[in-house]
Amino acid sequence: MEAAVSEILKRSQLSVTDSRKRILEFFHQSSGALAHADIERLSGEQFDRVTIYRTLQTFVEKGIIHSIPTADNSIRYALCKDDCAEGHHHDNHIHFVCDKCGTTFCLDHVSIPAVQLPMGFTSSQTDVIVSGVCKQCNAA
Amino acid sequence: MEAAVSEILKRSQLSVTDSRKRILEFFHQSSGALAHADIERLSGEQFDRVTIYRTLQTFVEKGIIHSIPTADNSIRYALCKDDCAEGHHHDNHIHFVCDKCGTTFCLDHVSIPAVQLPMGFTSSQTDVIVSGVCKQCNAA
DNA sequence: GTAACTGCAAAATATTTGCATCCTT
DNA sequence: AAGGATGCAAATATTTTGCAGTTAC
Repeated sequence: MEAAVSEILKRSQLSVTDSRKRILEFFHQSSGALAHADIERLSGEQFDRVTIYRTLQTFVEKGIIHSIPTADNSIRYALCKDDCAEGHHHDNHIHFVCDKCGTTFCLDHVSIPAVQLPMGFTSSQTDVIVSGVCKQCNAA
Repeated sequence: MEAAVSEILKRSQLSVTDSRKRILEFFHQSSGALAHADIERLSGEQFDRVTIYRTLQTFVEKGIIHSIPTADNSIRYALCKDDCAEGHHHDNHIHFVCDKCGTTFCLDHVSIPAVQLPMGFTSSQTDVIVSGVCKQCNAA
């Protein structure tokens, strides 16, 4: 893990720093997507808020993570797949937001349905956000 | 128009006030979704910011409008269809965000593809956000 | 007349920017 | 050593809350 995240940072030509490693590890360890607040909590207020802002922004620019649309004004981020190059996201899997526990899951194994756009429209990315109740909360 | 928006407000048991009428008209006149900032601009700073916040919140609660997930931290709202009751949204059409002009369209005539969820997951709503270039910007 | 709505002020939160210091390379 | 990254402080921006005055019904 330790080595893996360093590799990713190097590949993106970023200096390997403590905060970047930690934050990247959070994403690898998390089953779902993370918001700024989640990272603050996970890090135990170890990092400055500003550092988190800047780190997330850098990761997005480098194509390491991407932002997920949400309806509640809290941007969430998730790891990009390998085929996300800098500035080019092919993030065509589905996101599931649990109304009960608030967790955002990335459903990698669910294929995205094709969408038929009206004449004249061209698409570069499709996001699908399904809200509902997740497995854990349904069992409880 | 004037009469129509008043009707909608009455139906939702809301007092018919100036700001509510104006804001509701904006939604009816707009082809796309509106963010808080759009409404401020459209109203020419006529209303207090707070009034806009509260009006939008009230409209969402009453099922008149709904919020659309966006990746850029700016909540956008759009009119609900008739079958949106209070607290119950069946907003299963597709939203298209133009990367060029930033407009959000509601593509009513595009059907939403069914999504096959993993075992244990239940869904209450599906949002599809397609990003790309809209008809107008493609033509330009 | 009463309940509900608005506007103002202010508090609470969230985000951005500048700069000095520290760390990575 | 040099460039980049971080942390602190402060400037902005955003959202929420309380309350007094006004308006709709």
